[in-house]
Amino acid sequence: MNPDMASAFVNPRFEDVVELFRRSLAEGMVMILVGECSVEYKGRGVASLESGSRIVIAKPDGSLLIHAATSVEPVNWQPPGSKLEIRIEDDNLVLSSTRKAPYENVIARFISLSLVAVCKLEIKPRFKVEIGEEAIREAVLAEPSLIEDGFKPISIEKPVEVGFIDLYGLDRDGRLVIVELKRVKADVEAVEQLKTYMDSLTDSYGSVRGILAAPSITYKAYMKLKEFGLEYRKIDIAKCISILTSRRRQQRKLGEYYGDKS
Amino acid sequence: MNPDMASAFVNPRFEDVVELFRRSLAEGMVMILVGECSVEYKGRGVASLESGSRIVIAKPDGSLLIHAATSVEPVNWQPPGSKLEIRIEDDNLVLSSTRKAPYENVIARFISLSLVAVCKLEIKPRFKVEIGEEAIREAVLAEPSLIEDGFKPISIEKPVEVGFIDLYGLDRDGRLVIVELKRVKADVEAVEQLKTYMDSLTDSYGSVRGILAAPSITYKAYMKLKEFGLEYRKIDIAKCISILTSRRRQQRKLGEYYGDKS
DNA sequence: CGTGCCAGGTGCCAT
DNA sequence: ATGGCACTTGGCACG
Repeated sequence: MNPDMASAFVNPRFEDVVELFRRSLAEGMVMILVGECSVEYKGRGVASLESGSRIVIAKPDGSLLIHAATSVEPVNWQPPGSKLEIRIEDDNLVLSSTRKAPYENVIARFISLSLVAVCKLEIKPRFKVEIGEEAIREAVLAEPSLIEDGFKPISIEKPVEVGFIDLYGLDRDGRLVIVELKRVKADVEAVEQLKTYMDSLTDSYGSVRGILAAPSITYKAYMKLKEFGLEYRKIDIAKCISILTSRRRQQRKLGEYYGDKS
Repeated sequence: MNPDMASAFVNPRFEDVVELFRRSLAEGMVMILVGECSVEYKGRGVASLESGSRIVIAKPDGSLLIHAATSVEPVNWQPPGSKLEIRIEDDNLVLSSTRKAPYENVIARFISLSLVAVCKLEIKPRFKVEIGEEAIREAVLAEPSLIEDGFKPISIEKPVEVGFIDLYGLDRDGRLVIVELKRVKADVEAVEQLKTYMDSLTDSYGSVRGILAAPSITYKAYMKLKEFGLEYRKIDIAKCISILTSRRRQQRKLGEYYGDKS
């Protein structure tokens, strides 16, 4: 690894940090600061943090993260596209990040720094796979019996007045089935959403079945579901994944067979 | 600043990082790693990230953050309470963070490291303020039209039998107006609170208006409000802030003029 | 501990 | 820009 892709300084002088900032951030590098700072936020809300030990990360896309010793969420932040300025003021190292529309500003005022580091992070966004609602839908389309034996999907993401139906189709008796997919535990809101879709259809169509398909469901949601005369279908995420992977393996094989390099 | 509160190494050997981890994380320090790694997540969902430049932060509360060059959100993470293990495997530095209930596991596999740093971040959770009801009240007093054109505030925090009325005054027709201020989305509870104040006054006074002033309101709260014959007034937090800041600037100017150094 | 609810939600993709 | 919606939402209060 190229040694000048990263550099770090313990207990740096503020002047050196300002200089480092000027040389690094312009080059698309990430800057990491660790020290004691207070924070002021003004914009969609107002927040003010007393001085404390924090990690500040300035990314080349303009994002600014201020993290404390605990928790996944930053105590303060600024979204991508913000403009960062850095200066020395009253013997403090001051970072000011601003974005307009909506106007937001974060000021971090360091009274001391124990560490500063800069490093180059390539931006090329590498491949990411995940299972989401979309993947579950894909699995259900590949293997409709995940919903019910004899289920025939007709369409996905069908727009109705009140939103989009995740999936709908016909059951073995030819009745219309509305399916609401959830990739996580279904709650009352999911039930109400399905109910809303049902209501917007029962006028135009006769008997319609509503199925809430999710890996699990809360007790209250299940009660409400029954109350509305709707149905619950447990979705096995592991099964979805194995369906998708075997399907993709198949696709790759076909691709290779036909000389497709994509 | 104590120099051993932070240390950093450029292009560290994996063995040294493992050793550093053993000495530091137990001491409640934060560890920051920068390098090329691939990531696998398995738990509530499944995700897999190809190798790329990333920043990994391990916090003493068990949180793990994996950040890429862009965006505020981590590309992968693990919540507080997770257990981190670190080892060398196939010439890679492997971090594995696990939590149970629900089971989740993240594995970051470094093929190279450009930087490692450890630092002590005091956990003492310092004071945090956000724009509060008080600041909103201040803004409304400075600019009563935030409530309504012609509104004249009479008093704030008026005690009634059942508590304190945030703000009351007279409308342009001289009718008494009770104002309930909320700094966040108003819920049913806020409506009920206002109703309680109203009820405690309608005996002694004739026609009284009740206004719930908040940046937003839940659907159910709005329904209940209408049911009670009360009114909703949207409060623009940004406007409040600009009123307060311009007012403070003004005050400072006056202060300077009169030689006030505060 | 599960459930409900808010967030400066963030991010993504549609119009 | 605006709106809709999912998110490993995270975090907090509460039963």
